[in-house]
Formats: sequence, structure tokens, C-alpha cells
Amino acid sequence: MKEIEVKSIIVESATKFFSKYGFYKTTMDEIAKQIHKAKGVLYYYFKSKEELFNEVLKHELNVIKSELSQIVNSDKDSLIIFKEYFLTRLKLLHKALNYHETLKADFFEKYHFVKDVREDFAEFERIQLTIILKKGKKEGYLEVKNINSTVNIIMMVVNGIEIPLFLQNKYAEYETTINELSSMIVNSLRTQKK
Amino acid sequence: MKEIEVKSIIVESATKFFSKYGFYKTTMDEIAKQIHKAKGVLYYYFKSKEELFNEVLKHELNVIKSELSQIVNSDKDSLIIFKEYFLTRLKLLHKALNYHETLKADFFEKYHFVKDVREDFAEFERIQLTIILKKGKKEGYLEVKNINSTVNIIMMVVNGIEIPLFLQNKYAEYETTINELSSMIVNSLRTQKK
DNA sequence: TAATGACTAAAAAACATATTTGGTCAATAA
DNA sequence: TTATTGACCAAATATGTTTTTTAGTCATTA
Repeated sequence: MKEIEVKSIIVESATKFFSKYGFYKTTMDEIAKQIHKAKGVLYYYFKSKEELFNEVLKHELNVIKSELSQIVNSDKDSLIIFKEYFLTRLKLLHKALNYHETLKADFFEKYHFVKDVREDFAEFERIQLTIILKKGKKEGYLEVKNINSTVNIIMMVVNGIEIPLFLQNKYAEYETTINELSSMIVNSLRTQKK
Repeated sequence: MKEIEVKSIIVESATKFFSKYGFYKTTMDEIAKQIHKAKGVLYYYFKSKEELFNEVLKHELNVIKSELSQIVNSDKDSLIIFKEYFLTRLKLLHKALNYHETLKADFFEKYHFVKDVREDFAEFERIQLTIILKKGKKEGYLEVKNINSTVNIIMMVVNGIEIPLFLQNKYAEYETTINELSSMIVNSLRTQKK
């Protein structure tokens, strides 16, 4: 089999497990077994578990990126306010994510990824919200539960978007606070328009 | 010794340990040893460890309440915007706190407090911020680290109050996000004034 | 009535043992 | 050479067992 083919089969299998069980509860044996290969072959194509995970993230990011550009360029009417705000947030959240405690705890606690993977990860979270909006009530992507969903929910409320099922617990928890903050943001946006 | 005297000595000793080590890492033996009494005496005055802790909280709340009223009624110039907002938040945060995960995890996981203690606890957190502002750079009260400090920090930034040392890590983590939200709140307050 | 301290049951900590898992590598098939 | 295997290892994790700690009791005492 061609190198690229096997590589993408591995990534595909790995994606299933990582997105279902997370990094630590996924084993290399499982991934190999799923594609009917010996574990050693994974280490022929990838240096380590982290590098494979890295590859999975990169791949997911590319999918998400293309989805994002489609959304942003299609429905200009309903998303115009959101888009404006979102593009501002891209820069603002960047730094915050580098220090995001939950993500660090989950992924960087014991394993030290190279810098550019962190960058990609940051981008991944920034883009997350848009995808959630598009997917509606579908279950989220990789580790959605770990994302700073409060901020995301605020943005949904601001834009009058229905809260997906899997975020409704979080929403109920801080309902009044979120609504308060949301109305402030809306007011702020209105002021800026004048 | 009079009953009330001994009771308050116990509460005083207990407060030191609970505020330093938290509920679980404080032992009844320690508290008794500190006041040179046998452990049994604690159970003569209090039904259980929880009831003693309960009493400690009530006592702290009373201290804090009196401090709060002093602050609110003294410096009207510098705190007027904050006070306005803070009084609104008192109602808004109420519900959110009843579902505050970290607090629940720490205190209600294994022990079931009576309802009115939860109410008191909710009030305790709401009042917390004001106390932090007054105390400036001093270390916080009981379990300060568990408080939803992000919201508190936002409020500090809004009001141009210096971030205390023990909250600066948290601040650095979300610096840009906090500044963004803060400017929105400030704008919103300005709009409301017109 | 107020206080003691030995006592208990249950939880937590410490310790020891067994299993799992990321990663290697010599052998081998294509 | 290139791609794949699977036994093997060290380290981490899980499991089971023993020891210690601790919340709470109670008969006794001052």
C-alpha cells in the first residue's frame, strides 16, 4: 500500500478514538487493531503518540477551516454582526488560549508539544464556535466539553442563536449572568455602530 | 468557663484551620489541641464537624457584612459606579451560585448542609469581591481560590481598581478577553447614563 | 454541667503486586 | 529497500492489602 494511503487510514482511525475518548484514554493498540495492523506500523509513520495526535488535530483544523470560509462567505445577512465580532475575537482570544488551564491540563500536562501545534490548537478553539453554530444540535468536535463554552454561549445569545443541546447545562448554570453580559455586548455593538 | 466563651474560642480556633487548610484537611484533633482541650469537648458544643464549619461560616459572614456596609456608605465618589453595578449583580449571581460547581464539589459533595447555609454561602461569595477590594493586596478569606474570580477581575478592571497579587495569575491568563469585556461593560454603563 | 481520653468503625494513606501501555527492534515479507 | 510484524522492555497505571488517621462515642470524673 502507498505510504500516503496508510497514513491517512491511521489518522482516520485515530480521529475516531481521540474524539471519542480523548488523548489519554486512547491507546495505540486500539488504533492499530482497528485497521488490522500491528502496533509497530504506527511508529513507522509517526514518531510518537503525540505526533499522531498532532496530525489528527491538523487534519481536523483543515476540515474546519474550509467549513468556516464557506459559512463566512455565504449567509451575509444573518451572520454579519457575528462575523464582525468574531474576527475581532480571533486576535483577542489568541493569547488567552495559550494559557487555557483546562486544555493545558488535558493535553500539555505531561507531553510537550512543539510551539506551532499550540498555535494550531488556539486557532481550533477560535473557530469552534462557528462550527457549533453551523452544526446546530449535533454533538461537537474533539473535546468540545473542554472549550471555554461560557464565552461561546454568550456569543450565541448575543446573536440570538439557539443553544445546542450539549451546551444547555452550562447555559442553565449561568443563565442570568450570561443574559446580563449578552445585553451589555449588544448595547456596546449598537453604540459602536452610531 | 462559661458556655458562650468556650464556644467562641472553639470557633476562633476552627476558623484559623479551616481558612488555612480548607474543610477536609482540617482535623478535629488539631482544633482541640490548639485550645488545649480534649477532642470530646468539641462534640459537647457542636453536633458534628459540619455544624462547626457551618458556625464558622456564619461568623465570618457577619464580620464581612458589617465591613461591606461600612464600605458602601463611606466612599461614594470612587465606588459609585461599582456600587450600582454590584447591587444589580447581587440578584443576578444568586441563582448562578446555587449551581456553582467548584463550591459544590468542595463542600457539598459528601456533606449535605441545610438549605439556609447554602443561602448564606451564596451571600458570602457575592460579598467577597467588595472585601477583596478593601483588603487590597492581602490574602483572601476562606477558599478565595474557589471563587469565580474572572467575573470579579472584570469588575475590578471596569472600576480601575488594582488587581491584588493573589489574582494576578488569573488576570494574566485572560488579560485580553477581560479587557475586551470590561470596555464593553463600561460602554454599556455610559449608554445607560444618557 | 463541663470536660476527659480511651475506644471504634470507617475513611484515607501507604505499600506491595499485577496489568496496561507507549515505544523499540531484530526478524521478515513484499 | 520499503513496509510490516510481534515479542519485548521500562514506566505508568490499576488493583489489592495492610497500616494509619480521623470523625464521632461514651463511660468516667471533677
